[in-house]
Amino acid sequence: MSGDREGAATILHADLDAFYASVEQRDDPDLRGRPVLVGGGVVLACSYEAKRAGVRTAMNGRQARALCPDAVVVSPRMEAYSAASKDVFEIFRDTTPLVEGISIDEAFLEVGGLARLVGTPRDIAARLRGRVLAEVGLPITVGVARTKFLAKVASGVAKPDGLLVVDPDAEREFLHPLRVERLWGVGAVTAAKLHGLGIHTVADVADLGEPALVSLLGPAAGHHLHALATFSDPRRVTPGVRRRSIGSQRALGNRRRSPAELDTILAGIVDRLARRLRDGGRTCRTIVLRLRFGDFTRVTRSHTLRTATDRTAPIDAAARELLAESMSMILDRGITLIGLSLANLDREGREQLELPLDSRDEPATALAGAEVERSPAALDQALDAIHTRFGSAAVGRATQLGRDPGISVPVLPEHE
DNA sequence: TCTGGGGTCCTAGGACCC
DNA sequence: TCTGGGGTCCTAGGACCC
Repeated sequence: MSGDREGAATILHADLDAFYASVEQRDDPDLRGRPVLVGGGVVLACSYEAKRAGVRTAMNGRQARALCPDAVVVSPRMEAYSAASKDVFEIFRDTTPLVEGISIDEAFLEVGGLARLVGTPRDIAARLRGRVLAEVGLPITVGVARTKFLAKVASGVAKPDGLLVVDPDAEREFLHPLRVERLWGVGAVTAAKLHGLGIHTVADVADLGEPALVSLLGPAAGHHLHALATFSDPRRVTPGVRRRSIGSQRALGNRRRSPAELDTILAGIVDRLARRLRDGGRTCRTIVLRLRFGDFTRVTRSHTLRTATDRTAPIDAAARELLAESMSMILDRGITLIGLSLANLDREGREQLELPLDSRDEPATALAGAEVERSPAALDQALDAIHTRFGSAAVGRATQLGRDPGISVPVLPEHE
């Protein structure tokens, strides 16, 4: 039994049901009680009426309409979903300050500290569900458990419009009979590998043991799965997790596209992303070009800038360069999707870039040789020299080594 | 099953450093 | 000079999630 495990069930996983489709049904009474598909080409979301007919998220639209001929197809209204999400998250944060958003329609809430003031976690979850329905008009399912993973599995099992508390004493009976697909991180590929070994339930995974899982799936995935199957999930609810990357992409269909046309599309994507970057007060250093071809193969090409930026021009230049490098593949295979991601995000503004003076480190030697003073211009020049001589990796190293005693120079943000 | 758009994390190799 | 362990950064690809 699991009764000796520490801690109480104080983590809530709150998950809006069929989110986009529920917003559509809320805003248009004609859609209530009917199967609704959001998105025509591919199903972005579908109501539970459509799910009962076998429709699934990410299913191709033609197939979905064949399964569910009565379905009403509506175009996505992202602004409405963002607004609804914001309203729901306000209720989350009004419930507890410890809210960790996972996506537009999902969050973890830690309510352990609230118990004496406002009741048990079950009471808090029930009240939360009531408020979201009354104040925003949307159904929401809540799972309550001792760990994040169990809370998430609980909400998945309780869907739709449900509430399920997993008592710490009943964790094994709850989790072990479930199929491996319920484990966070088990998708089609991993499930197929596990099924190949006759592993179908979470109990089977726990029985297999960590070494076997690691040799089958690699160290990270193996350890992760073993931990989940054996109830070890020490992750706390941490509010305010920062984005690691932002991206945008466009499917192009099968039509042939000229290089000039691609250039224009890419420029539009760069413009949108750079604006989002500035709006969020972030900078990026790595630009990743994503391409998908007529045969559905995919590639990525990336470039890391010498210094972080939020300006359109350097991002655009890097993106164009990556596209130019990929042009022969595009002409060979035909392009069906183009996308760009900005990664290595950081906060914009007056960063402290610390640089070492260790003479055994070559980039640092170059820095010392450049007689860096405490001025942004001199630093810029030195970094330029490092970049030319040693490449972008050396710049990253020089920055990283700066944790050792060295010099510290304020870097002024670049302006448009 | 002929396929959206937004993300996260992991792996692996080359280059380099202590 | 050689050898080795440990670690980071960059790049490319892959699995997974909503």
